[in-house]
Amino acid sequence: MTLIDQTLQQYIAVALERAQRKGALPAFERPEVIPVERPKYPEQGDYASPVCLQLARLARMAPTKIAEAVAAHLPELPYVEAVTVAPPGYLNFRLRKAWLADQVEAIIAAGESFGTVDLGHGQKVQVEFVSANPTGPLHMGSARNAVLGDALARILEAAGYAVQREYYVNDAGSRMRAFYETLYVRYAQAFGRDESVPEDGYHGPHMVAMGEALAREHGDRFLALPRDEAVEAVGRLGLQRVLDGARDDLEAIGVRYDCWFHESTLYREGTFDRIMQILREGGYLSEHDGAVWFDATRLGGDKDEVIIRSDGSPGYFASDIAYHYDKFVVRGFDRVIDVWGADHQGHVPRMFTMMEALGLDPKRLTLVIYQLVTLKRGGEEVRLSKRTGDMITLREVVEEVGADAMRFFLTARSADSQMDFDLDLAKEQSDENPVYYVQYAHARICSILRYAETLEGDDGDVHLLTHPSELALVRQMLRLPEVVRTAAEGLAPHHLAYYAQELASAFHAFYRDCRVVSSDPADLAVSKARLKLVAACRVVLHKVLDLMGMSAPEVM
RNA sequence: GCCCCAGUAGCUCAGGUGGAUAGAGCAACUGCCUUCUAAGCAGUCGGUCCCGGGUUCGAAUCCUGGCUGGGGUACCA
Repeated sequence: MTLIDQTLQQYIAVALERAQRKGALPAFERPEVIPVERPKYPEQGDYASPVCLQLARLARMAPTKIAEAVAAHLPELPYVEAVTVAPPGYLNFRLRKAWLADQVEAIIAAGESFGTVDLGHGQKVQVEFVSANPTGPLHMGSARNAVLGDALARILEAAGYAVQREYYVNDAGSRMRAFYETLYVRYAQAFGRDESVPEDGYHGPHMVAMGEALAREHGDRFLALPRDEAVEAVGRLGLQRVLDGARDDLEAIGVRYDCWFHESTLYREGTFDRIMQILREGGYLSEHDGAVWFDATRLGGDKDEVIIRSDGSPGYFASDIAYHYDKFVVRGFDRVIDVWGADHQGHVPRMFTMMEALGLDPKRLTLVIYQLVTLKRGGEEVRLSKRTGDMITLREVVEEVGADAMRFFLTARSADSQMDFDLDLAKEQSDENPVYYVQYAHARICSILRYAETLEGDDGDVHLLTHPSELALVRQMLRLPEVVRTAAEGLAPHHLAYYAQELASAFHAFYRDCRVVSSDPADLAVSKARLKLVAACRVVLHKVLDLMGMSAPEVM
């Protein structure tokens, strides 16, 4: 399905060219992009272009005069009923009612594929998100990451990309060793051994619980091993346990991964050696202060970065370079999107210098940075969890407010905006909650369709749909592809949440104005037409809910 | 100090890359259920778009200087 605004852009461009050729407009350089927008007020039509306002200076003519000239030279537009010129110089386009009605059947025919646009042309894109250190349960910060990342993945799929979802498991660094060490200590303590958690270890209560759990499940057999081996064995079990927990938590909010990529494989499979060779050959490495440095400043970076620490171990940035080499060169992704919390934004510049050092186009990498979430309850900030004595976990919040509410609220805010997530608002005020508002529209539709089963038959004539509320609903439904495009281009899923509410609102207004199933046999034809409209609306609502990873309940 | 994000209605936030009259939800107030789901609908109230200056036909949007909040600025990740 072609996007109407894109078609209008082309038509206006043609009209400009024609008008100039015929002398209706003076010669001037035509703009590369013609702005086409959705006007605010219905009387202004379905689409509008302010392009003539911009051209006023170039053409040295009054904007309205330019608009009249353009309007006079527009090609025949199959689905446009009227083109009008409105002061101070807008071109307003109103869609033909019969064409709008036809779209009801087009949407039903498109089904699940309605709302998809071909922006990506099948390009391979990877969305890597969450990737929290596997040292404990996922907390609320990761929840925003998960919801954002998964929504991006869904949107990009709808926008024609071949998407892969990936979780990067940091199982190689010093943090992992601290985790292994701590877990072994807690395990040994469960048997009364005199061990103490290292200074840089994990002191939270969840480690105690995990140590005890491992002790229960596996007995004391690891205590007989040499300590190094025991730490390794217990640590591995703990890592698996944490990853299983993360997988479960993420699935609870509808997030599934295609790949769990372990950092350690970069060192096992020679990727790290390969990038070191490339960097050395490129002359990007230098040695001083006992460490090996990446000279990022030479590529415009803000500061140099340590690659190999003075103790001989590779730093986190070394892994990052090898990891992205693997993504682009080994696995061949055309484009990679990493979703990071604002607490990592300081590392953005070095990622681009890294791309250059590897000889890769930096434009292929996008870092989506989201601002941190503060959790509130009744206006009061909550920091600590009662259960873990630590950060509030993702699991706790899902259990309290539900997966749909969590996904909706976290999707509904722009990633740039530091947001408050109020638990009481998400849960207790469920009656007046936008989450249910949208889902309720879907349930209402299902209810109508159930009720109308007796007079089903797909011989409804959509051209009987002429009521303003019917056409307003169709207009809203037709916006979905544009919204998907906007969200995909801007990597901004929050547009979906706003659109979903507007679509639901248009449906509820239709429901108020137009009785679908009538008891009067004389209305049968209209009823059948409206049933088609309702069925089409269901398709669109279902799609937008799905893009947000939310369920579309049939009964509420 | 320097870098990134934000500041829009009482609250939470939208305002695709400068355009028409500033938007939604919640909160407050008025009405509407004997017919398909009232978790709904219609309406009212509510604005110094943080504050200066600049750019131009035109600024919530762009530039600049401040102020406020958040996050960075490690041989942690």
